[in-house]
Amino acid sequence: MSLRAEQKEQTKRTIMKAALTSLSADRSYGSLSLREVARVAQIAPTSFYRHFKDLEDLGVSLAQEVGETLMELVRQGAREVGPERDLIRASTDIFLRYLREEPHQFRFLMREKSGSSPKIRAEIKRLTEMFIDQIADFIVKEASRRARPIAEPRILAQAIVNIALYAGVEFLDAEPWDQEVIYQQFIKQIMLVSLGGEALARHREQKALRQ
Amino acid sequence: MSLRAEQKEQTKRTIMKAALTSLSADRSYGSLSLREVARVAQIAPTSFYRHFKDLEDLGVSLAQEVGETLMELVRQGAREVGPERDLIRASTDIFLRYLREEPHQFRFLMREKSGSSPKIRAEIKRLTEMFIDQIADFIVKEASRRARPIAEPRILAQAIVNIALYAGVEFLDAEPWDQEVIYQQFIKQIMLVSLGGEALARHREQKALRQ
DNA sequence: TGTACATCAGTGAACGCGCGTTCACTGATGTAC
DNA sequence: TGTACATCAGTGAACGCGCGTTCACTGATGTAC
Repeated sequence: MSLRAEQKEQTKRTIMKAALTSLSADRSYGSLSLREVARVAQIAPTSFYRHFKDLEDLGVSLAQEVGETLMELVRQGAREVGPERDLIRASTDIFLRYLREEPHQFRFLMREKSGSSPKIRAEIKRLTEMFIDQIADFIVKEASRRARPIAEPRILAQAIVNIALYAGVEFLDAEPWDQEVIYQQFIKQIMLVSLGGEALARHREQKALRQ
Repeated sequence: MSLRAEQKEQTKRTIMKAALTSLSADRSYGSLSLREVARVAQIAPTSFYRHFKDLEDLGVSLAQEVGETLMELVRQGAREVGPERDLIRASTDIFLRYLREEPHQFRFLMREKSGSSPKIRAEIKRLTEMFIDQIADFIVKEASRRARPIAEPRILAQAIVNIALYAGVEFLDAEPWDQEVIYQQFIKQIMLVSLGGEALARHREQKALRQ
């Protein structure tokens, strides 16, 4: 890549970072202004247009970036889950780390999930679905590894992701001294759902045997 | 109440309705303008100040209204659950009806849950917690009515409410022909979690017996 | 390597617009006697 | 009941401000020969 292109790329990253930062300070995407982003990124308002068509375009790029991060988390999960480290413990750990390292990203994800822009919403929905698929995949693998029965892995994954997202919001909103409690409740919820999955699978197995 | 006070009250309701309507058309609260609300409510912008201190004040009132509606749903639930109608079926039905009747309210609730105003967020959190408590209560009662064991009713209620809220968002965002699928998946998720609650309780009972 | 030209990321001035908020007001409703 | 006065919900004009977007530009970087 040419020097010029590299510099441009860097400015683009600066703008995206600026947007994410501004966004986190109790503002939703709809109330964000182009001029404010430019100010934080320390560029002239007009320069914005060299990188994005408009604010919505920037938002979609942000959503894509979040998607890439989530896929990275999935890869981490694949690496860390093993015979000695169970799926629930490993993935809740990874999730907690993500919340701590990228709170801006996560807040953006959750705000714009039901935010103003249909395009951004669509992108977020797409990546959430992909994420759920990956989790479902993990669940199936973990079950076969432990020789446990499993039923409706995708429904299970969906429930788990819903719970995780919601808990994430609560976690970031909470005062530091409440975060541990929220985290523990979160894990309990996940375990409850997993138990439900196993119970359903056993129930179905027995039904099948009886026939 | 005097005639004058009654008229004022009615204008106030008009403003709140206008805000909720404007809000639903793909806008978040942060991007809503006082003048826009006034326009929709068909009053002069200045008249707004006779009823609310500012937009945030209006938002808190809206959140309180949502809280009242949720408590009304709980009362409906208490009426409809009985020996012949099980808790899950009755409450998912009520929830579905709510989504259809008050989509504006529900969207407001979900957007502002992680929205820009700390005051509005606090009010929404308060009412969500109250709602979760009520659901936990129902779960305990239902379990004792059916003579089933139960463990961690509040964790269970929390998981259920989390799932319901996110399913609600998806439901309203989906095209009509996808809504039925989402609703069915939602019910499956709830059942999975409930099964998990029962499984945990049985597990604990057996453990207690063995000692 | 040196030169002449092309590209294009970033800019500053300028525009018209909708915004929140203030102010002094109007006139219907309410109250005191 | 009638009258004189008080209240106060709703208003229209006006303000200064930040906004998104356009435009013609500059000058460093890239390219062709």
